[in-house]
Amino acid sequence: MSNIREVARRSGVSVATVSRTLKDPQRVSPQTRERVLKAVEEAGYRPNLLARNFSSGKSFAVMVLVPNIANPFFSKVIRGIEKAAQDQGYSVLLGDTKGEPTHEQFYAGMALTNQADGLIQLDSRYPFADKDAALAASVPMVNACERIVEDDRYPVVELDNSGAAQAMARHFIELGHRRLGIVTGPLESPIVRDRLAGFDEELQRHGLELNPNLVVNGEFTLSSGAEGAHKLLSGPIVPSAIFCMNDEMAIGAIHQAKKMGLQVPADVSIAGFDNIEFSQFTDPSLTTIDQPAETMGRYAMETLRKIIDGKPLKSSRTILPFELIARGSTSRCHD
Amino acid sequence: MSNIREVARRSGVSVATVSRTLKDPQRVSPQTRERVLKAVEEAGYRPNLLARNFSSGKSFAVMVLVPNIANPFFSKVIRGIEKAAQDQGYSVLLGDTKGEPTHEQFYAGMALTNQADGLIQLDSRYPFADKDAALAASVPMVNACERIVEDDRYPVVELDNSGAAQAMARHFIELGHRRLGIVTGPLESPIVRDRLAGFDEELQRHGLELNPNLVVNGEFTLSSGAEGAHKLLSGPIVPSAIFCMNDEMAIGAIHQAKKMGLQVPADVSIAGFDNIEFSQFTDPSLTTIDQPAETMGRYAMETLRKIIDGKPLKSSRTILPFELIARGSTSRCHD
DNA sequence: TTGAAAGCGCTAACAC
DNA sequence: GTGTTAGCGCTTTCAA
Repeated sequence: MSNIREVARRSGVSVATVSRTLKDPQRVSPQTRERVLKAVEEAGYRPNLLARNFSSGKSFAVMVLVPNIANPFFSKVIRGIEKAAQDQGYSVLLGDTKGEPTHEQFYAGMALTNQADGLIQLDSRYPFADKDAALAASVPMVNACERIVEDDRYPVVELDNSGAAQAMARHFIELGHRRLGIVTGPLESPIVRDRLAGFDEELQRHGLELNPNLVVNGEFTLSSGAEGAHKLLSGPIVPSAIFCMNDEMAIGAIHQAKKMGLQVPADVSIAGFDNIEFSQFTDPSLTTIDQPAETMGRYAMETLRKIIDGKPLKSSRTILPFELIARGSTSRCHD
Repeated sequence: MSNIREVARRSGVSVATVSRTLKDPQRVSPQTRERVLKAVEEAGYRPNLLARNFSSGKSFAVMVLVPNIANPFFSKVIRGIEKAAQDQGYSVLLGDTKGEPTHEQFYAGMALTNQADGLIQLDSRYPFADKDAALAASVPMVNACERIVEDDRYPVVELDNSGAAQAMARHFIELGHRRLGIVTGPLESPIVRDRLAGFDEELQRHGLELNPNLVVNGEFTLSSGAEGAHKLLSGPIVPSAIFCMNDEMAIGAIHQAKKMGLQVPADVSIAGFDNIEFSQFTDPSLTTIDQPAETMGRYAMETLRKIIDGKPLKSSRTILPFELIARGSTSRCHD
């Protein structure tokens, strides 16, 4: 591997000139530039970015903490992050945490050893270990799609989760449903609570209320959606409509409902959240809330970049709009 | 951020001793070790890995080129890569290429600027730009889940694709199917050709042959599966069974078949490939080929590591076993 | 067992 | 416009 000295030697200039030619060509004379570039070519020179980064004290990499990379919603968010990162000359380090604190701490720790200039946390936990908290205070971090529990020090890029849940409640109510079930995500998650609150709020606005027995806990997985539906549909009070807090759980729920001999939506309406691509291909296709996943990723990265560069943020909270997509899995209540 | 000099000063030893204490504690006396570790603690010192890596000339990162991160099969492969990478002290840089050469070249190029010590290519294209080929020759790379077209310089971790397709053909034949349709992946892909050949081979073994009119081209996406099924099911000869070369296309195909008023599997059997989690939750659940995705990722990373370290490989070709999972989407032919 | 010092490849301040 | 050089934080050889 040839280095900058080699190129300097070949072109008969100093290493500083080579460096300048590469970073800011305007600052060297055309003749010199040409000679240097020719030497670069001949030497097959590629700058050692490890050295450049070290020299500049930055890694130009960001660590993305994702609870579950197999979730297509997060895949889309990551795509958005990656595109924006590439535009800005950053690379993306992937940390699939499975929602486990030990993994989060491991990956978050990479920002403390200068392997990443900043963090994007897609989960709701403060990712650093307690013992690292002091050091971590100066690490640029943004939260996307979630909010870190009881910690408003970090900028957030999120959906209007409450509004989305309200819209979904309204959708059900307009279809005549009154016995509404919910399969939530993990209750530690602030956005799960937002959705729950929004849903409830809308019900109350219509003189209804959420029956606590019809709220079951899920984990954003296909199988937990199936389990949740099983609980709801075999309970003493059977809901006529079920709101699952992500599409995977909704797909699991539809599967389970059918397994129990019910028709969707004739016997029970089921809706999801996220609008992952699979949701168009279920039978029936899934009513859901569209989240602008890529945009969320992009905003998160752009926000993080500003923090890294010490630029001021217009706002520490970016709330993106949702869209309710009504498809075949919800219909008028047939009670 | 405190550095190694600060720790040296605090503990009254040289930076060399601090370095040794951290990398190989046995080589310093117990008393010194204790003092140094105490100073590390007090200073809140974390080694700057950017500097360490630069000094060692390695990034301890690998770049993973993935054609489509939203494909759950690849997510699982990446999980396997990441776990293995973590075990080996490596980090994972993500390069979502969308199958586009320009993206591949961009990300692959990062290995030429020392940002990655090696590459894992999950697609079938030689990822470097032509002009980089000379330099790239010394870049450690392994191919997983795919084989680079006409290039056997790189180790491969793959499935017994031909065997899997044979098994699927046998499955159909045993169920009495004779008019067999296929929705392939991109034909440039060697593994697609392997599967096609394997399928055909098995048919011939039973005195049958593949009707070229029943082979349509897909792109491993939900919508291309639906399109493929549409072509097949509306053609002059309608197959009684369709083999889709991944689960997403199969899910698209099932959706399309139902849309056209057909019952699956009563009117047409449909099978997939990969055994992604969604395949258990379709209606009917999907007959498919299970690929050990995480294991493939792990092996790829372990193999790459050996190349990076200059260790000999036992074999440059690792072929992993498949398993045919028969579910509800295939049944006896009802012609 | 420990310390002094060179060096990894690049950038940038400073001098000309 | 260009060159000289210090320095980024660490590892590692060489001496002691």
